[in-house]
Amino acid sequence: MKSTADTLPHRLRQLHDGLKRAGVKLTHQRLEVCREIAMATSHPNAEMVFNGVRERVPTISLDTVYRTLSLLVELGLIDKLGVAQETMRFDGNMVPHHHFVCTQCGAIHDFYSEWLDHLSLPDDVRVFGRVQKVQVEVRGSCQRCTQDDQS
Amino acid sequence: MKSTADTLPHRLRQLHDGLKRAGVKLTHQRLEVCREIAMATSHPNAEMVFNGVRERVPTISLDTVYRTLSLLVELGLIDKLGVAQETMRFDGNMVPHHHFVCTQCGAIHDFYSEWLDHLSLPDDVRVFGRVQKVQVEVRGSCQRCTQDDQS
DNA sequence: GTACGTGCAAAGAATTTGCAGCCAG
DNA sequence: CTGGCTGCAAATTCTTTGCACGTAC
Repeated sequence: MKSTADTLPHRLRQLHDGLKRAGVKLTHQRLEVCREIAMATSHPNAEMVFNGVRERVPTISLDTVYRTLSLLVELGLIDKLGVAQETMRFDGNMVPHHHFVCTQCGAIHDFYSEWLDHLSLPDDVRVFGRVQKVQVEVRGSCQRCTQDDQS
Repeated sequence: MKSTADTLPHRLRQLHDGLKRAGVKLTHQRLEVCREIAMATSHPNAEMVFNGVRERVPTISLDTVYRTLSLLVELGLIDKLGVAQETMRFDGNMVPHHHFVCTQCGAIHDFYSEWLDHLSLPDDVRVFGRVQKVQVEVRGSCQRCTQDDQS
């Protein structure tokens, strides 16, 4: 079920093109961070990318990795998982619900849908493990942030 | 569309009962953290809970809030948002896909479904803001963690 | 009364930032 | 060449932990 468009060369090209289009310098370090992210299937954190890249570029520093990953996220070339850059957040709502997440300010709104509560999942999900909860995460920018963008 | 079961008194009772069932002490601080979380609609972080509780219990400390929130999560009485307790993680896969997240070890697996890629959302989601992306997040415990639990 | 919780302060971990030298364009 | 980029080290921020005292049961 994996898209044929999602291959290492394709991912790499996307990243390189994106950087070039942004007009930033294509340094050795940046290209190798791109390679590492393009190869990754494990949704790595900065440290994991660092360790991977370091095998090929022993002199790279962890903060360059952080800066490059932030750059890629800013340019929309990769995604950051989770809510925002923020701190740990808690949800006291134990009734089935779903989330609208503003990727700019981190605001989260609950919404409810009987329909979405009972989604049927592809069979191959079950091989990953035991399913406890299914939630739909809608990402976008909230009213306020959308207005701020225009001004 | 909001469930009638999801009211402040109901949430509070759930939390109190849960704590009692766990056999921990119902201290003033814990009860007030519960109240704060039960009132919250904004998916607060520890600091926000702290500030709220402090108006009623000026002597409470931030680390007690952290400890209480961790306790509530451990007991399954509230949820932690995001992937795990972990660090920021990145996703280089820009092809539409969905996530299986292991809430114990933080492992994330991608899965694909044309069907889930095109979910129709309730109308009231659009009032929150502009939608950019819709992803299904399946939470559970992966093969390995499920095995470890049994042993 | 006793074990569990709390507040304080300090440690630990993740991420960001200031600065001087370096290299891609 | 030269401004943006890197590496280093220090700062910042978030969260956890050790310890002595307090309090719910």
